[in-house]
Amino acid sequence: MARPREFDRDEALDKAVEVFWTHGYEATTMTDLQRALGIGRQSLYATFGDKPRIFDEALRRFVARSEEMIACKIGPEAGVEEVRAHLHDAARGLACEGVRPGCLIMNTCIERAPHDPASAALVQGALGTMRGAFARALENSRDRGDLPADTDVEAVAAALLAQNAGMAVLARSGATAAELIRSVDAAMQGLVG
Amino acid sequence: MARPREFDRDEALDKAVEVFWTHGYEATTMTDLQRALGIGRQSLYATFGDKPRIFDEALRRFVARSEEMIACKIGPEAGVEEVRAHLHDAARGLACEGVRPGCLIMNTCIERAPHDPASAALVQGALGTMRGAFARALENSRDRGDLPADTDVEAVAAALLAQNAGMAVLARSGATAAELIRSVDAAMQGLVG
DNA sequence: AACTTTTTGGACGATCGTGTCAATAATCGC
DNA sequence: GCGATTATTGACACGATCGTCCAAAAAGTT
Repeated sequence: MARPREFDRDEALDKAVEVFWTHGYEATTMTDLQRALGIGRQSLYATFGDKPRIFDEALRRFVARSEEMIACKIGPEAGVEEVRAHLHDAARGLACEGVRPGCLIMNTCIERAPHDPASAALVQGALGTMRGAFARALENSRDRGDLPADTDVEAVAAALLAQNAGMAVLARSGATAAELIRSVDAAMQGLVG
Repeated sequence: MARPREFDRDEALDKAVEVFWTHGYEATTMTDLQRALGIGRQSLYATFGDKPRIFDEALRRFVARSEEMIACKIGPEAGVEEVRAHLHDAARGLACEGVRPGCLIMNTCIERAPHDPASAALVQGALGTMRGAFARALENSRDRGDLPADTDVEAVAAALLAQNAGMAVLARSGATAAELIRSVDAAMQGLVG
């Protein structure tokens, strides 16, 4: 019936995620996106809309990927060890040898959330999911007797979420994976023994 | 010998800090600064230079203030209780009822540090000072027997720094002071019992 | 093969932000 | 009071970015 698109929409969106992740929202221009996606200007606007729309969709995609990954690494039966493993992975992924360090969700918390309710809602949801996964894992460990019975799992989960978010900040300013992992181990030792 | 300035340079710089703190670097225009400082365009350029220079000076000022505040709250003889008190203050200051939430240093880590070596050096210095203050306080407490003798103070200090940075992220996305304080208590509980 | 629909690429006007210039005003030393 | 020097003020030119428009090309349908 008509000519099909020459590029893959999802692949293009992944490239947009990379651009926003690396340069932030404000510093990214439509021309940057156009170049990174390797498509024409009209195709960009016709397919994704203007900058706020592209960003919204890119952020949604990133959040979905993150939640999926969390659900995979911290399953329904997971305990503190899975949380520790996740934080180790996070430390490595956030440092990432200087290329696109940090995490788009945390970047968005800082740069965009205070000025864009839609972004704020998305990142709040993502953070809630993470905290929920941590809390459930802590609860599992507590029920198994691996944690003190009076552990405030919600509070500890919030502390671990802050730890995760903080690593994203530090990674963005040049912290190495080794430093972050060391801090994770210290935090976990204090929080869960 | 010449016409004196009609505004106070330091006060103007404080206003610039507020603007960058609230809106970030990229989203702030020279016209925004001009309006917020209440001075003419030429006065702005003549006094502070272009945007990178204004930001650099504003960030320097903020860092100096922060380090001063840290040194005041966590003195040479401070222990874990002073660290806890500082983190409680930080939680309250970071949440700050929705106005200019977060911390310019952490914001800069995320938005500017990866693309501006000068900013990166400034925030790395500030983070190092904070970590150092935490580490010294932990060391004091360890020497007094309030912490286990085998405590890795550097690692725990790094974890507390991440906690502090993480709170800045969460506050920026709408977390309340109460939530942050609860996570601080959870994080500290593991350290002192 | 002709037609329809959609993508594509380039180009355009409009808007915004930046950095600078001339002109005016105000203070100090003589 | 007068000149020198610096701050202030408004306006300007330049560049970048945005969002749109148009013609050409390509794929699928009949």
